[in-house]
Amino acid sequence: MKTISEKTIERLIIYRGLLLNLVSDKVKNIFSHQLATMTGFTSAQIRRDIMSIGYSGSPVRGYDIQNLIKSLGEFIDGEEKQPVALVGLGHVGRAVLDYLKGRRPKLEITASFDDDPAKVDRVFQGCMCYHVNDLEKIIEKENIKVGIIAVPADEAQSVAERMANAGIKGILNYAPVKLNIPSGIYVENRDMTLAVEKVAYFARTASE
Amino acid sequence: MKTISEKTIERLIIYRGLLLNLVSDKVKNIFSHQLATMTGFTSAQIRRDIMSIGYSGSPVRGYDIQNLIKSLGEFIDGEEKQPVALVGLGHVGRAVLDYLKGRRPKLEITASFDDDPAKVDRVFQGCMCYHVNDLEKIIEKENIKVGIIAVPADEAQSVAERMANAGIKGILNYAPVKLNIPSGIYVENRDMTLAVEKVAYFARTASE
DNA sequence: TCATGTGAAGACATTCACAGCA
DNA sequence: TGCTGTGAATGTCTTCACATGA
Repeated sequence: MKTISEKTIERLIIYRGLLLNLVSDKVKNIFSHQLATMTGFTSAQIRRDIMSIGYSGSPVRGYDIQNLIKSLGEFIDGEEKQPVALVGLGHVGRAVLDYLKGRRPKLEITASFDDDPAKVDRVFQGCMCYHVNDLEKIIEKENIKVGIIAVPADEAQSVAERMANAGIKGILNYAPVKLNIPSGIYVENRDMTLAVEKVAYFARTASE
Repeated sequence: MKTISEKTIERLIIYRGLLLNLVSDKVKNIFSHQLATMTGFTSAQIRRDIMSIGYSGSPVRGYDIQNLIKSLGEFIDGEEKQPVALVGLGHVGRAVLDYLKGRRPKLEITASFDDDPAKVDRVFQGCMCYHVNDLEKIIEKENIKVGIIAVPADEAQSVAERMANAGIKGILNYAPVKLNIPSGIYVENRDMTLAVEKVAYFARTASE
């Protein structure tokens, strides 16, 4: 299978989420132009994206919703369930925990870490919080490959290095710093300050 | 001035954040290749980005850090301070509030909204929380153009419409839904579930 | 007729590579 | 020498437009 770009993956994830929300017994099929209206992408874009995962629709009926969800799921999630580790149980960490809880059967935050004694050894949203000292031990034991960094900026680099050493292959980083880690590990940055600055820029220049 | 792409804006914001963190009396200047090492972009990319805001460096000394920060600031922030409205004081809302607090002088969350009586009329991080019923009134009175949506998925569309009616020009949306609002309003989506799914995908496929 | 699948074109973004300069 | 600024080349992504088929 050809390599699929980050942008395409994001859109595929959006299609899946959208389709999951409109599952009903009434509508069995959907056309690319309907997905286009719902998402804001063009219909050609959507057909190409769906083509890229090897799924085919019918020119008469469009795409079978259930089958498309299934194909998207196999492509996005793979076969096996993926456990996720979350470091930092402040507001960001708790937010991620809340959002993901029960929404994606193949993805579960199975371990969280903090250094606050008030949080360690407690359970949040069904997820055990360990002391951050045990990070490598737990990640290796549970064979976790996905990590989320939700700690303050000055602790993020050290957490990232420890995750890398423990065998993590993908990191979602909410701290406002660039992580320096070995290549081969995927990093997605979601700096919240940057997001506000960006929106403020376009809010300002759009109204000029 | 030519239109500048979203991607370029994001990088400019990254440069500014990075330079703010390394301000010291020791180093007055910086070369594009140094910024390249620090950010992971290429030096050509960085020179082009800086060129695009009309700032010039010296082939001998590189870029003057203080002046570059100033130029980036004028470009990103504009002249006047921009007030921001935040709707939803759950974990995501509180996280944004914490991150932004005091970090960017030109950006301040001046009003927040919730419908929880335990939160309304209280002050969080120096920011007054109003009842969400007063959204239009406050946004118009304070002439706010930037809004952040941090409410559950099923309330996001209605909040977005009310923001649009109240004159908001840019929306940062953390709810996992596509917002349908008039064109001319900039929307940035930061779906947290999507972010985890994306990282999980690349963690999985990178290790194959 | 109307939608999919897709080659080709077009738009956009990044990198190359070098002139010019101190 | 070693940098910036930038035209040109390259690479990537998106859209156009139509052959195909029910």
